[in-house]
Amino acid sequence: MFKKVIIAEDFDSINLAVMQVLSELGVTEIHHAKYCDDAQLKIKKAVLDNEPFDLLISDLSFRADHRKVQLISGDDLIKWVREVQPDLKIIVHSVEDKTFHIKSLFENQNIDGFVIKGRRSIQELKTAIKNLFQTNEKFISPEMEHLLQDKTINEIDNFDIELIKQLSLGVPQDKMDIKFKELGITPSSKSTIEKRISKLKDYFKANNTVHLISIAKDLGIA
Amino acid sequence: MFKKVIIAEDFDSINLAVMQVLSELGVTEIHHAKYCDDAQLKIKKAVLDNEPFDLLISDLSFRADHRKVQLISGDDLIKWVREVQPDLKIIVHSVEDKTFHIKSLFENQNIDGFVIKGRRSIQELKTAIKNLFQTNEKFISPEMEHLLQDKTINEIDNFDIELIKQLSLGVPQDKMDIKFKELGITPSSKSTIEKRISKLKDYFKANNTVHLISIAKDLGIA
DNA sequence: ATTTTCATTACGGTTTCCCGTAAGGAATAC
DNA sequence: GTATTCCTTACGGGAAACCGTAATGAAAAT
Repeated sequence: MFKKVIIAEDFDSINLAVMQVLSELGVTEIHHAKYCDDAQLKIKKAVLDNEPFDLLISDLSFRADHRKVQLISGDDLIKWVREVQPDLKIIVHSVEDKTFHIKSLFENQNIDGFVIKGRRSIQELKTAIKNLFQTNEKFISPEMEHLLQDKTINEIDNFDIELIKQLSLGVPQDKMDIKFKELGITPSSKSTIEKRISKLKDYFKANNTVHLISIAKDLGIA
Repeated sequence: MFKKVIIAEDFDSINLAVMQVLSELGVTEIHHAKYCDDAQLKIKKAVLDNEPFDLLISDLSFRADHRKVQLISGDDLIKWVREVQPDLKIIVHSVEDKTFHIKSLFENQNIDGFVIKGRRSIQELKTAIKNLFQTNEKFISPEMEHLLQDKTINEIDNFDIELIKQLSLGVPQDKMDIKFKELGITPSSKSTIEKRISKLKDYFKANNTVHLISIAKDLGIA
């Protein structure tokens, strides 16, 4: 079994439960952090000490509070991990159910598992860890598996996402060309932007731009 | 201490932690349900058996799955409880941080406490339960307290909310008068609707309607 | 080298949205 | 009973968004 594991999770109750799972599986050295920054510190130190972690179990969203932090989300943490310790196994444990987001984690960050917080997460977590250790097999919660088949996500690219994001921040379509030039994004003509928005409206069956942004927000884009 | 307590919570890990808290506090009869419908059933039976629950600790959002359910959210459950057992003490335990929502629970459903899921929820839950039992005092997570001071919420009414909702569903401003007439909402003139939207944009410092809906979605209105 | 394809850009006409001004009407104040 | 206030409604000009068509240019195919 994995020897040295770290949990990044802000909810104390879930932290407790996950530690219990690890302990039952026979993990001997269990660390945990309630902030991504703390997890970062521990992972960094472990690497320097030549006693790196074998597995990271990380949440994605961390509630912001009084404390100033560098890494505000699990995504930030994972991205950083991939730079300093690319071979660290990572299982994401989150409530996140946005296809777009999960898919990107597997494809861009090469995570090793995704367990959705829910009615069976304890059991699923156990399975995920065991399978990963024994056969190096990636795990995804059964409930989520079918979502990855969804093709919607493949057909909208970073340009579209940036567009949606800027719209949702209040940049009017009319001024979007200027904004995009500022951001150094091409193409940036009014015409292209108009066409893309129109394409997105088709895609998401939105009646108008307001509707589009509402849908995009529900999907977790923006 | 409370004798008979029920937990409505879908995450198994949190369920576990809350049960542990109750047990430490000396609660003798602890029940739990992963679906609102199950909680409803148990509460109903307890009332009929003349052995009603003393306290309900309920989550707000329950993940939808294969199972068909009547009550889809904690809000539904609480609303129902207030009809059949108005004196049941209720502590809400949720990640919800939308002022609007929490405020409405205290004002309209007369809940007895709100503990936000977070880094200190176990401790807060203990305090909430103890205080409630000993002094009948309402509890709200310190982190959330200041939010209730926020006046924003008081100044937007049901008309505004319906307006935002319809906009986010894709009804164009121009056709909103027709929609409102259909829904039997007055006033309904184009002009008034225009003015209200404009007021809302002022209020939320939105550049345009798209921006407004984006903000409203973030606040959990709509 | 030429053609085809495709993405980008440009532009004009129409609709929708935005904003100020003002008229009508009901409730409250004087 | 008249005045004041506040909400609702109406309208008109200007801005933004929408939609179709077409020109431009670069990459790919032949």
